[in-house]
Amino acid sequence: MAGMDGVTEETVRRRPATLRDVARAAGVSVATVSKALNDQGRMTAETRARIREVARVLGFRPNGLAQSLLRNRSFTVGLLTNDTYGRFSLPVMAGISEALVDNGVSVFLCHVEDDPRLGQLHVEAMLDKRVDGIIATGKRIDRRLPVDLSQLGIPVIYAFTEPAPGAIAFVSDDAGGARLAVEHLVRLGRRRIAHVTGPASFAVVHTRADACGAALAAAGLPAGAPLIGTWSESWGHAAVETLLAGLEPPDAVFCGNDQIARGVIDGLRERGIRVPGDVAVVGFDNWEIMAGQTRPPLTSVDMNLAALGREAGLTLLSLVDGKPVEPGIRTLPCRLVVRQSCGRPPGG
Amino acid sequence: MAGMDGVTEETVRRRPATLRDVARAAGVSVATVSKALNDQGRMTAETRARIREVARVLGFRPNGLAQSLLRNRSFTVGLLTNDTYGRFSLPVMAGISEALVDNGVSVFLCHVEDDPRLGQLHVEAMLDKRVDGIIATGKRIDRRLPVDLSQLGIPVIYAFTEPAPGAIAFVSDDAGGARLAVEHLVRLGRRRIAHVTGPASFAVVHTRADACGAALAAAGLPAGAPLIGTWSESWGHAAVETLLAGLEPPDAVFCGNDQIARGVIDGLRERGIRVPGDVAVVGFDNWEIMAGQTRPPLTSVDMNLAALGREAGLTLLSLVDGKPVEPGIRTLPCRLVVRQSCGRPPGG
DNA sequence: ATGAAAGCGCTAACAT
DNA sequence: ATGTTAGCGCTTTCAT
Repeated sequence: MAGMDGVTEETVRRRPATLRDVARAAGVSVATVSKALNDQGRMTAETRARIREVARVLGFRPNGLAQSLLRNRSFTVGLLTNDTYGRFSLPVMAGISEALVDNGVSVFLCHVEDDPRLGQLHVEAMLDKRVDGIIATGKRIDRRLPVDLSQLGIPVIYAFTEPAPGAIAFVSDDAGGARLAVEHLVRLGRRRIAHVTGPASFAVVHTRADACGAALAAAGLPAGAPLIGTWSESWGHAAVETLLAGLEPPDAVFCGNDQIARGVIDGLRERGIRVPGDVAVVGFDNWEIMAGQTRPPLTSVDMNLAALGREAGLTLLSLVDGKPVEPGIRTLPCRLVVRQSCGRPPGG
Repeated sequence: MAGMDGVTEETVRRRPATLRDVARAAGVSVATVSKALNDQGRMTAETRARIREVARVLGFRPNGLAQSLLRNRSFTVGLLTNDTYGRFSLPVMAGISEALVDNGVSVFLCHVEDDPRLGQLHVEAMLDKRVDGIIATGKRIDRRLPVDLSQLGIPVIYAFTEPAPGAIAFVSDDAGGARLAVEHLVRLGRRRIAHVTGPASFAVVHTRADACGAALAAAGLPAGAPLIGTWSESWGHAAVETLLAGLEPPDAVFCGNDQIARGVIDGLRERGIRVPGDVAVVGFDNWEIMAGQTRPPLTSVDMNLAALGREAGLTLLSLVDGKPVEPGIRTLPCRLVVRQSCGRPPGG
């Protein structure tokens, strides 16, 4: 076969084959090889096929660095997070990664903790590598990352972290999630629904508590003050005492997260109160490993973080492609994952 | 000031400044700018300072793509994992990232699940981007990632996942960890020490059980057969029944992970058995959110995964720099984190 | 002490 | 139908 003399699969090279290697082996110019491989220009089908074959045999892969330099586009984005052990940011990341990998985009993961120096370091490293854009994420939506991303000259998207003013951001619809939980309990016939949640310093605590109250009011049910504590199991456990102190103890508890819910369930059980028989419990976060292992398995609000990440990733791509995107905060719906802590499980 | 006419901080450009922009503004050649900025070549200190100043004012940052193309080194590595919700791989990642960021190296995070197609896709994307090396990690040390990394032509390191034959790998010393746990219990005067652990399909189950048995034998204590189950809380809970069925119930339980330990503790409490008063319990993994929230807080074996990641990262850098590294599996020590589930807490 | 020129691997406009 | 040329932004001889 002309132009393929001595070229075999066994020809193992240390240095990866370049366009020039292919051109030489195929007896054509580099430009022709480039066109053949990129389906551009005109040439006989036979030539194109032959060049392709030579490239394949040589194991040619285009050098992305060279392509990026030329196109001014690196097919690379940065993901900044301060959530090292990733309860929240990891599902977001998974969604981003999923959305981007099919477009040939790779993601730099950067843990910045809450350290401005570390944030700066990572951002500069990414800028030097000419990332096409940056996504910022975190563990709560009312705290900024320790680094200013608003003047970088490249597109930036915020997902599950507090955005800079006028930026594009994606957050979960916490109010909607709370409504989902309460409406589920109401539908199941519960009438005295309490709310045990985390510290008042978290914006979501108020968002969810307010929505909870509103949903109860809409259903014509009484809404007591939410029980404010910490995001911990031990708080949930301790809160049970307060819950049972009143004249009319609740027949349902909507909890600010799954750990609190778990503590509540444990506390109830220790007092011989059945879940869901006597009291129904709903959690928030749908943290699989917690919600699934609770006895009984916990019905919980899922924030759809992976979907949120996917949207963020796709939107960043639009931005990179120069498409206009309206700034502002987009709120994505939650969903309720029904298990057995409220009675009437899926089959019932 | 000569050569700085019209150059001010306010000169905001969309297109990032290039070496040529700096050269023009400073009235010198690109070569001189390059040398000035890289502390190379000879020139008057005054020239060097002036060029530096111009570069600073223009906000010049060298284009890493161009540098990488030239140096054949991208200061970029890939991290492959199949542990999407990262109990194990996330601490490893944090260690890797920490070790590399100070060297100006950024990390591509690639979730490959257990999908060979996805693995291939990510690996090819990374190869095209000319990563300097790849680190493979996962959720257990006896399963391979769904993609072959042995013929890539770039350095590869395995951390907490099964390595290819003859590769370089880092794993935790599970046997040592089990020994640590048992010796701690023995030291505290416990004499009938049971072992409740996960499925026999996991290599670590045998490693830890064998080491547990050996440590008991070494202490002259009886070693019953380990109780094999699943890695779940519910299994730990269920195992309590078996534990208490014998004539001589245990005064300590070493558990294969923290979730099992938690189930065991719950089961014991429900039967009115005190922890640590009557029975001491040790977990494995030191999963903070689980071990810290157990009542009482759980003493647990920590695999030092972040340290493992750091070693893996640094070793990869050595490899990239062409330094020779002995192939083989390196085992890194575990440590015991003492809380209150065995009595005699730190202060006691 | 400084600059001109070549080249990393690739693509695209412009020949032929 | 294919090749020549220029150039992305940078570093590095080699001249001057």
